[in-house]
Amino acid sequence: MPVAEPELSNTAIAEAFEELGDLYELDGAIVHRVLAYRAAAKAVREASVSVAALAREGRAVELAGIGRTLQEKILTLLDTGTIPSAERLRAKFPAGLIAITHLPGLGPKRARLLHSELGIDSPHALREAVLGERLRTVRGLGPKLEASVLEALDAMESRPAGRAAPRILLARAIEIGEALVAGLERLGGTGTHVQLAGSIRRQADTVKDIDLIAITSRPTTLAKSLAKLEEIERVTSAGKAGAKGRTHSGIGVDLRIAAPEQLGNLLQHFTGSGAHNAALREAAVRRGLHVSEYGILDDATGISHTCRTEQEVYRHLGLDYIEPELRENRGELEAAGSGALPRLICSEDIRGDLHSHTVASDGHNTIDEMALAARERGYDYLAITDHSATHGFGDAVSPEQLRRQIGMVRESSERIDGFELLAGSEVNILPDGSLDYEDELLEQLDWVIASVHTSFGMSEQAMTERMITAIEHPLVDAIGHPTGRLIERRAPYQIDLDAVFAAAARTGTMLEINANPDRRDLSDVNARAAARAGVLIVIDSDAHRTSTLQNMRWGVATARRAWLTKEQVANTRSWRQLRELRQQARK
DNA sequence: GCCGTTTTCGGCCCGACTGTTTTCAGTCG
Repeated sequence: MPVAEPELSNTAIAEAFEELGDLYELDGAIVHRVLAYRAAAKAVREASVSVAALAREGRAVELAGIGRTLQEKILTLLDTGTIPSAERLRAKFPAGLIAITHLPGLGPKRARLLHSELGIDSPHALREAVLGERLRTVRGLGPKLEASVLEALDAMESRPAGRAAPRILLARAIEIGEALVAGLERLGGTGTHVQLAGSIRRQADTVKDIDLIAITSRPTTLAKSLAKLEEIERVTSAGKAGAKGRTHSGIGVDLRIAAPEQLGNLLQHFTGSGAHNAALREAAVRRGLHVSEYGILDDATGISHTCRTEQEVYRHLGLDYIEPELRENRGELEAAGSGALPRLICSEDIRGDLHSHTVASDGHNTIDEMALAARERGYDYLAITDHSATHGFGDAVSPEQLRRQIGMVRESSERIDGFELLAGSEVNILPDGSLDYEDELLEQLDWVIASVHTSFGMSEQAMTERMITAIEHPLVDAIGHPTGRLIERRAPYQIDLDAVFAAAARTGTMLEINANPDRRDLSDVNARAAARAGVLIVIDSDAHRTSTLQNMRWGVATARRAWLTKEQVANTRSWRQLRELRQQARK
């Protein structure tokens, strides 16, 4: 059976739509058309299945934001490698002009003005014009714009590869954010309460800036105290409504001070996401309600209703309360309107951790130390899963060593009261899909995770076959960090996740959400798709020392963003229940 | 360009800030 030609990735299709949106914007198209392209790009990027394949079946229109026109454009892109309207617009606007529209303070209108009035066609030409004080010769532009454009150009060029502004990992952002909250509450005095909003509150993978919402009896004092915090490099504005600034690490900070009776409105607004809020407001308008950060205006009465809590905001709109992690415009509004929101898993549901390392491979603590720390966290069990025979970083565990390790784990488990230690391994999946211990040895283990650690650059087809071979191995319980991504650093390897999910569901092999804050792999979108396909998810810390057992929280956060319930996650069960599931799967 | 308790046309979230303007356009979140 011939395998289909490799088609364009979702990322490539999304980028084509982003570019088309930018080009249409430059061309002066109505904003809604531009927004439609950007919404479509988001939908394609977040789709957990191949959009190219969907389009081939005529099913891309099932994605929210993709209609017949865009489906046709996808097919044209697949068949010819390009989209005619993009070709036409590229001929009209030089590529450098798009880069200019991405500079802060400049947008499509000004970029077009610069092009038509001054012939500017690139960031370089723009710099020349600024230095020659030529921007101020154009009606509507002035010296202050020249100064801010120069600053933006400098900032852009000082960044490596001239790419987008840096985003930081959630774990780091929360660390800074919590320090800011503590500092502000200390300086704000009694009656001051500060909380994190924005993408931190939604527990997104990465964060661009830190949003803080406060209530206080002394607003001006609180706003001024932002500048006194040691994390803050500079404050650009401060008044009774709040303050703006940035940290020494270059992260923007936005502090907003709310009247208690409007706290719900403000918190809802600044938690976002932008897409969630836009969709929420659009739906509200159809009911004659206008939502803003200050209240909900009713067309019928002319009265604006303020809310002390977010629960009240959603209730007033006829919706169930939506947890922050779900606010991404991925179907949560429809679900909240029909009582169909899931009851999300929470950290307290986790009974044990099934992926951890010790000094036997690249970990930093002993079996006993890891076990005691896990028991301290309230777990009932911990699997010790050191790397396998071919790990290749100088810390491989030979078959003989693993046999000894199994004995040590059993002894430890005997010694430690009220806690179960499981003998396991994180086994390498070799390029052909086979494992690097003999079955006879694997059979002696309580728990086997199989992961890819080498040969990331295989073709999609080869990688998919490799993974499915491992999934079908009767002694493999779970697949570790299934896509190999490192957030902001390494893209996932090419793999057909649809096929992987189908195989995992069929065999009962679990898929991991690896909770390492650099990984969070499976991602929210992929974990949701896996669970929908009937795959049982396991959330693991992948701890390499006692302190990183607490990474579990990032995995739970990803699971919540994936709409997962307690039932869809394996390690919310007792080890006895889990062992039964495992034995069924091995049959 | 999408989409439907305004359903195949005509709408499409809301407000703040900035800089350049005598009342507002452009940009941003």
